[in-house]
Amino acid sequence: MAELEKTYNPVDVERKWTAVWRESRVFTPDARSSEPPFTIVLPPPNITGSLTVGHALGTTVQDLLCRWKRMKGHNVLWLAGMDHAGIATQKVVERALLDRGVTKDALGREKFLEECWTWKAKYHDRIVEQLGALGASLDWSRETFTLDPGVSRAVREVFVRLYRKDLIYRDRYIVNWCPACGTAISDEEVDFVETHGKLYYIAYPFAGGGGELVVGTTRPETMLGDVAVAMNPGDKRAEALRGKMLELPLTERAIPVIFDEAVDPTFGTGCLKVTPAHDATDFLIGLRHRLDPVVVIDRTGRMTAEAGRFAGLDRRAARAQVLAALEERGLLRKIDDYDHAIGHHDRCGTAIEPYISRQWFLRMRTLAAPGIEAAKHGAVTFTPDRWGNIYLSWMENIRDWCVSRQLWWGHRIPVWYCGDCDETIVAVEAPAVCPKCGGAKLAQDEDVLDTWFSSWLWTFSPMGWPETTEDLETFHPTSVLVTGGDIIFFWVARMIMASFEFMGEIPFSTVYITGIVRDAKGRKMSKSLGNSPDPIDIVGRSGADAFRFTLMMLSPPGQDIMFDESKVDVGKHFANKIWNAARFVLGQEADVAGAAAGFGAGGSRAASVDTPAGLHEAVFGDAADADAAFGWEDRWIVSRLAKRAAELEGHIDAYRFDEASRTLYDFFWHEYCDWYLELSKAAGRQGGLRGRGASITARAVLGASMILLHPMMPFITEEIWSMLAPGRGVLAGYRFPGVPARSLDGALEADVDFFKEIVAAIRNLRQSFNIPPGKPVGVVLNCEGGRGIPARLDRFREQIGLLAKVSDLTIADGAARPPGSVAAGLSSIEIYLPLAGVVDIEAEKKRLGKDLEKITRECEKVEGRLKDARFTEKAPAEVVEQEKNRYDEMSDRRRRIARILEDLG
RNA sequence: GGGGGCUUAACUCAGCGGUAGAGUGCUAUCCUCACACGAUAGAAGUCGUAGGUUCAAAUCCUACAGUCCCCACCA
Repeated sequence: MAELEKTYNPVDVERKWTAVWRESRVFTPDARSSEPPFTIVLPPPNITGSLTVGHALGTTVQDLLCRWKRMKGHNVLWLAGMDHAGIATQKVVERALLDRGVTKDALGREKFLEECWTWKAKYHDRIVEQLGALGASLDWSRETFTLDPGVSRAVREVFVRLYRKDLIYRDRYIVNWCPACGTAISDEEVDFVETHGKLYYIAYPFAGGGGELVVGTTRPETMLGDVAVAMNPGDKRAEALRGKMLELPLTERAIPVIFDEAVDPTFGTGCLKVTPAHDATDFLIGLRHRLDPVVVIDRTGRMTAEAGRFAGLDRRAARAQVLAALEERGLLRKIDDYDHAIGHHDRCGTAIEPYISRQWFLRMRTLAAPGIEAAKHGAVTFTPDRWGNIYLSWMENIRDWCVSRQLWWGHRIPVWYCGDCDETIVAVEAPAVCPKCGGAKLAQDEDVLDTWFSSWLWTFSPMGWPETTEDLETFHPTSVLVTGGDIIFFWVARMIMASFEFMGEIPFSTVYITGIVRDAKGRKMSKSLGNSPDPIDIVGRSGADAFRFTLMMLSPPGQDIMFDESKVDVGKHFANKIWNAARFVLGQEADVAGAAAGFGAGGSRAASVDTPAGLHEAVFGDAADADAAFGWEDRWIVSRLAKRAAELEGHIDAYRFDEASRTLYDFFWHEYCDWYLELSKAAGRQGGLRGRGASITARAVLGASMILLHPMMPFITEEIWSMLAPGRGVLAGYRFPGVPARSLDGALEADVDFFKEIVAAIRNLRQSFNIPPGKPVGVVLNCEGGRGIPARLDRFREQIGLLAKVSDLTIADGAARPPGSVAAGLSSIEIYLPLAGVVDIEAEKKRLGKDLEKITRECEKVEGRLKDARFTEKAPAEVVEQEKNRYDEMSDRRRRIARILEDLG
């Protein structure tokens, strides 16, 4: 075997396995498999750019689940795909074109779309590379893009079906309009930003004189489009003002005073200027009072002809000029500072302009009903569960969804208008002639659909819907959805609605919401901020395994994580530790590799020991040579392995990946490496059957560890696996039968804990007295009064010697304390360590005095509790029992320390 | 205006009713024949504040403070 590098170098190893996995097709499931299905759909990344650390987190969680389930014997489909991200992509492509001095309008629709496809190809490849580098076990054979013909067909089908059910309608309505992007957007795409603004008080004189009403507004420029002034009908002034008209300043128009419940009489002056064309509330008031809107701001944010002499001005400039004009006329009564939230487009940050336009809408209320029931009854659950409440409150207050976008990049709305008879034709395929008049002058709706109108079909559209396919039958509903809390409304909720509507079932049973990855300053990592390192760079520097492990360790469910690349060192060091442990184990006698396949001198043990079950049989079995071959430490590590494997399974099932990573880390580093491998060195030196037994255990537990670690750290485990058992096939495709729970040995584990305590105490004494680590010492263990302790400790002799560098060990009931020795007291035993030189009695007294003080304090606390009748009567019996045992142990230890102290005089 | 998260060792975070934990950092000793991306030992915490429930509270309840986030048609 080639000499292994001293330090693990992930780059070559990872590249190799990415290629091997791809060729092995272990990530491409067969829809006809008899194994139980497990499905995850990858939240399709936007092709706007490359992935962030946030994506790496979600990807790792999904990959971990998929690999775990695959090894557990599931038929796993992790479906790959990407999203065309309509508005976001159109934006970035436009910007890129602008850098070349080209505008999209100059280019025209067709050419512009070609540019988008070029962009898509580039970033698609980059994202594939990133996902590969992270080790994602995605099925690329089923890869889908949200503009693929199949998805497009599904989108049109859905549109038509919803239209026929009268759930989709077209209407002129006030929508959120982005003047910069030139399109309508949905309510969900509006971010409200707290802004320091002003509240302007403007006087509107009564027509024909006789006073005025003062209105308060944050947007004085919209007054040009006012059609009324509204007051609450309960307002004291109401009766006197009924039927009154006001002169709208700066215009020739007179407007009525009206009364509407929507007006808060306590706000401002209690008078609200009503501008139906430029405010959503006012639009509704306008509808109720049959007032025609006056549009004074156009789709680009400029004042219209209706704005009179302000026409052509940008809305910001118009505000200044309107205010100046009002000031001049003495109608501007007051300006207050006023903080309020202003809606901005989440993609470009432009202030939203409420705007009346003809758009397509989807009625949501009926669609939401089954989705609400599903969450309430647990058919769909959220982890952490508080997200379920957020989902429900949104679903229960759902509003119609504006699905049309005035963009080019996206699914064209499947609606045609007849130029002859004005007929509207909604169809999956483009009609040749108008079905009503037979005319051929058909024009398709110019608009496209909201991106999410294709994404919401994501659990089934890539599997071939509306056809009934094997994939749909096998893999739908999917199992888990892993995504961020920020797209619950955009995506998760809508997928649930779409799946109920078109599949008649849930899309997934569990929604796992990851935390948000933030930078060191606490800002969310995003493409637009440019504050996320490229995952590929991190992988290049530290390795995907290190990165993945670190992400899992840092992310308790639902907690945001403050990511800093230096944190990846934890994973990097761990990978290095794993590598070196393997180096050590693999470096042991070469013939062990053969022995591992079938242990036993006379072939009495043909069972393979490189599976957890086989190892159990070998170590715990009753064959004649078991006792000679395996020591207590072998049985101990196998017992620990069984325990840790069970813990790991529990943590993964509970989506506690942080706990899972800790379990693996503690087991492998602190139990297997720190204790077991060190212990096995003694047996190794002994050689013979015993030496082989130890080597076999070391190898088999290493192998089992690779299995357990694989979902989290796929590359390094695959590499070590291949060295442990060449020709066995890839670990990624290995079916893991589990570690037998019968390997557990609680009594042995308790004894080993005692052993570890003794070793630690001796090491502590050595350090306290500056005994060089390499210098052997003699040690006496006095077990006076400890029932049967000497016999129990006897089997640990050799190992105490090895791990604490003890050359001469005496274990006895009532052993004498050697002169000139220092001592430590544990519960059940005293430890004497003779020193060659003179002991500083005073310093020693001080050290032990501190120990005694501490143990006494704790002892008294427990004693006090035990003496309290309220405790002994009310606390559960097992707690009282436990406290009693604790007290016994602590008081024994206290007695021993006190005695050692006394001896010092 | 509602709703939620967070506040534990210098830092980043676990623990969520019965002995305060980890990683990093720090101190000391060691290049012990797998690993200095290492080993061993150690120092380090009024568990945000104030009340309450309980035999027992970092853990449950109630306020409050700080902080971050979501939702909301008071212009």
